Amino acid sequence: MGASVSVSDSPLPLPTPDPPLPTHMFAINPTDPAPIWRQIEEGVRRMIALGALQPGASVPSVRDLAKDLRVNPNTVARAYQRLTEGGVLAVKRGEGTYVADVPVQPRKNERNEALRDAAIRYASTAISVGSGLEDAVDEVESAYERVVREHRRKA
Amino acid sequence: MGASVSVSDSPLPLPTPDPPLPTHMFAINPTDPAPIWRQIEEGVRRMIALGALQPGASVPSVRDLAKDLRVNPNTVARAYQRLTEGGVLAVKRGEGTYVADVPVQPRKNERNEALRDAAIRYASTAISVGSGLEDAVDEVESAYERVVREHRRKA
DNA sequence: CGACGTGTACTAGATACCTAATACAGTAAG
DNA sequence: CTTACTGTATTAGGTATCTAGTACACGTCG
Repeated sequence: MGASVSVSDSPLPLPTPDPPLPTHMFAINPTDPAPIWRQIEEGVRRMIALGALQPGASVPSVRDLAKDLRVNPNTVARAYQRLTEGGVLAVKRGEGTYVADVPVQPRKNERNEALRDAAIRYASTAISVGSGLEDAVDEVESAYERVVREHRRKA
Repeated sequence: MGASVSVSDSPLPLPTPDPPLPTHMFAINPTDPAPIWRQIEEGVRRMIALGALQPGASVPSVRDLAKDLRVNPNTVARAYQRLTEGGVLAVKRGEGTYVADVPVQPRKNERNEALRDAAIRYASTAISVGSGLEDAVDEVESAYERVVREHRRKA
């Protein structure tokens, strides 16, 4: 299109600074409408459920994890606070935060309730994009194994 | 620890005005982090995919659907606009809005992409609540049939 | 013609979330 | 004690969403 312009390429406005991009613990999806603090909360619960974080193990400090995920420390602090209130984490003031000795697994009631709620959301979107039940199930199986494999790789 | 207070029971503070509660078309979940206009957009797509809304059928007016769902007309208008831009709906100005004659179904690429994305979110929450793959799949099958049945009942 | 319903556009306010920066209290190591 | 790190609290600003109210252009019907 441009004729014989000999100007050196535009100096790259760098819309994306895109520095290290570590993803040590788990990933944060900025496009997900769910709040970041909820994604962090769920991520920690996921790692505990998968055994990547065992009872008594120490979790990264608020500032470290914030730097790792490239979010604000306040956001991580909010997730840690909720996990502490829920009995998932235990904080030794001035020392650090650890996985609770007896990591509470959600009661079967609320566990099924949360799962059912998520299933309805997933089924709804599956139907809205014209997917059948079999395709939806296949995709879940694939995604489940992928998430497990991804966490095992980092454990 | 009030002693022998004989005051009649509190007159039911009625924290939820809870008026008609119609739910003619589909339901809106205020606790869902997804924006309401996206829930509406997905709901219309869902009804078309299930045949509850056939090509050429008229959809409720912006104000009617807004009153039905108890949301602001602007929110419904935003959803209708996106559906019109996407070729799902067609608007006859001053007359009304109708389902497009050739309702576009998402390309297989973006359809699979959206489905895969939703599947990852669902699998993640399933793992985080300590659910196994089988339970997660069972819940999806149950939810899928429930959504279909619910829409058939209103069609 | 006028009245009504349609989609659309605009302003303004309220709320939730994320970010930034700073400060404080407690613990461990030098 | 001093230093460094921990979680926690506070204030401020920016962005996105939802709400409310109003106004306009278009088409149908009486």
